[in-house]
Amino acid sequence: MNVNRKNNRRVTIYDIAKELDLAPSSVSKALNDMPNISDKIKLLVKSKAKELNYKHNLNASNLRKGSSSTIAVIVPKINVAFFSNVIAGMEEACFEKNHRLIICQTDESFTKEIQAVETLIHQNVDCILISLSLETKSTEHLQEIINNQIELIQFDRVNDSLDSYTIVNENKDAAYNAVKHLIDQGYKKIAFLGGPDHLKIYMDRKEGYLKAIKEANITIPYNYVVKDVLTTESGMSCANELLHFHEPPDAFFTISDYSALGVLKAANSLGFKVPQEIGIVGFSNESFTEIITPTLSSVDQNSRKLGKDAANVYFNHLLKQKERKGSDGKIKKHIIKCSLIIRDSSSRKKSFRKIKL
Amino acid sequence: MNVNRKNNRRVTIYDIAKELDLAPSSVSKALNDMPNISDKIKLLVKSKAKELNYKHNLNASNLRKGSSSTIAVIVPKINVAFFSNVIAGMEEACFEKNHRLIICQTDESFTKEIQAVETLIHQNVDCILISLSLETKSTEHLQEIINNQIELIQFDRVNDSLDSYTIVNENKDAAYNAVKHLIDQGYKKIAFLGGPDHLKIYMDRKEGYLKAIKEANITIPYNYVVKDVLTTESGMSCANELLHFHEPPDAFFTISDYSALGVLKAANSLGFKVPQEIGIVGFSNESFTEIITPTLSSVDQNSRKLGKDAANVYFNHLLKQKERKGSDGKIKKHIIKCSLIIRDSSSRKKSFRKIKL
DNA sequence: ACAATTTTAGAAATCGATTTCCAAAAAAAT
DNA sequence: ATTTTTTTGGAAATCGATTTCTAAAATTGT
Repeated sequence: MNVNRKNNRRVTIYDIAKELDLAPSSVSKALNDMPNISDKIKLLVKSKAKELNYKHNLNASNLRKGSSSTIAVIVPKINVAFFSNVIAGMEEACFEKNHRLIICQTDESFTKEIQAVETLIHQNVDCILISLSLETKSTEHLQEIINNQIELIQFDRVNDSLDSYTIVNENKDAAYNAVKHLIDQGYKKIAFLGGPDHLKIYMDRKEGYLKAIKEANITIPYNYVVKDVLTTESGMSCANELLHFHEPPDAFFTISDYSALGVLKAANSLGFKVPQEIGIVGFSNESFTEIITPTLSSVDQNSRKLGKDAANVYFNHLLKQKERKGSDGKIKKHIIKCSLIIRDSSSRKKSFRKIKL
Repeated sequence: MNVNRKNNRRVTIYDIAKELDLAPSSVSKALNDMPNISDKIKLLVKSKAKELNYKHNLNASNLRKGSSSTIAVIVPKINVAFFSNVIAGMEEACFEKNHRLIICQTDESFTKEIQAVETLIHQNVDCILISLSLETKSTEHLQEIINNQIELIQFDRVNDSLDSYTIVNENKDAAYNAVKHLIDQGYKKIAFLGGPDHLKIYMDRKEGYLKAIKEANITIPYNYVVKDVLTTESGMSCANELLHFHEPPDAFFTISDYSALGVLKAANSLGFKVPQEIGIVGFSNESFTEIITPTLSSVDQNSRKLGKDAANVYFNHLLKQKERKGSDGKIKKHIIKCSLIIRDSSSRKKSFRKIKL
């Protein structure tokens, strides 16, 4: 019936040892290619292992070795393109390093985030990668991760007050370049639809926007700079309001493609032509941006690379550091470049189409 | 420095036992609320555990108990809306049941699928949920899962030759209803862009299409039924070809929204008006379908519910069965209903807009 | 007050792999 | 041929929690 077990148990190194009349320790050494075992026995053991369909028990191994070969990621929503791409990149890195990846989602809830952290600490994961929920303003739960000697790596939505590794996009530069591009295209009254103030990435994008505006010597009405606009709905209502203003904007830079889509809808419904009368640049390069009409200019965050690099911060820096027991001397902050993808929604002058920065 | 450890080790039940002058076994029982320990000691142990910041070691526990409270999911691509929604649903179920979810992606590669299965067996996961890669045609690796007494649940892209739990959409009915809708809208020459023949879900959709065609007494040219059209590119070139045919179709039903998008692009570039001259219905209700112009009619697969239900098959049926050691008497095949979302791309007669089926 | 029963806590074995330390065997050097 | 060195394999302890079995303590009943 079942060829894999003896007495319905998994095959262990003891079974192999018994069959070959060896000691379990020798079997372990042979399977792990350790130095002080002869090649003859290694071959013998390995072929017998295959014959008996032996499966290495990671729980036993991890218990003995004191690590779990498992890292975890906590994201607000798995099914948002940016995060699912990030996760795809992390999975790729884990696969290459033969580690397991556990995922948790917080649904933007602070309470769920705390629970996820608790569970993962019990789970003995070696490293937690996290992008904070919108509700998260305190960091005791993150400190708890560190206190339990689990490596903490924050990405994208990070809290800078904590001494942890962080991986974020070059948000300020990206925003600066996006706005500069709008200016180059002849737009002069550029509005900014931003995010919540407590998350650094959104503040950085705002700074980039302001820098470009300042550099171009443009004066912007106070109400052109709006915060907490993250969804299509809020983007639409916000654009609607601004476009009814006595001095309406002629361009929008938004920190999300969803809010950019809202702007586009509002512009359409009010009869403004995009890009002739209104220019729009979004953020994240969601997959819908090149499908809609007009296609939407956006900042690509290299999300898959960001995810892979984030996981590799653990593998390359922290893991090695742990082994060497060396002290902390590595770069703590990692930056991922963005690419501005210029499409129809901001191309008033028909010229080039795609610039890397 | 670090309040959580003694000698830089994690706090164990032995530490608690020593501090309270108890036996480790009693500590374990207290922490697990087992019956034969007094409430007084339970309280004592629990408060001491909190005081020392004790963290349960799951590797040790799992090794002893032989299970891991962890289930795994293998998908072709994490960053495809359908799969990321499925995973979101699974994560939700796992969170409710206090289980961990490990994810692996195969990138549609058979080799990576086999490796993922291997790793997960080693990892001692309790259950593997899998949606097969496009390359997967044999099932020995799935049999291996069963042989190792790990529960196997297939979803969406399933192989029926195996005796496992499966969760799929009502694909045949959904396709039937979609095509019937096209017929109701007055389309008569309906083409079908399908998937590979070895995956049942695609064959089911084809059957639903054929059933509707047959029922309406329509004759279809042989080349209207195409297989292996899964991407935007192939959808576009395929539609291009068919629309140049001496007797071109007036509608397309596709098994993917991406290929439907390709059809739309081809129709646009050839000057066909959608939906007046060409009707289109896609499959999966990807998020871009309601953003593009015209909006794309599609079959919604209830992906998040599918994921949650799939995980709950394990929790409700298998887990309980295991505990009772009862025999196998449960429903093996689960069906998730689809909803036809009627949008502009197939609405020639302006009537109703959304039907549930 | 004593016997019978039930509660409660502890000792020790166990899960399966790893690792340290040791001894036997083989190879090399004298 | 004998000593020294190097290789190689084994015995036993270990990782931390669980569980079975046993014995002591507490409760109940007579």
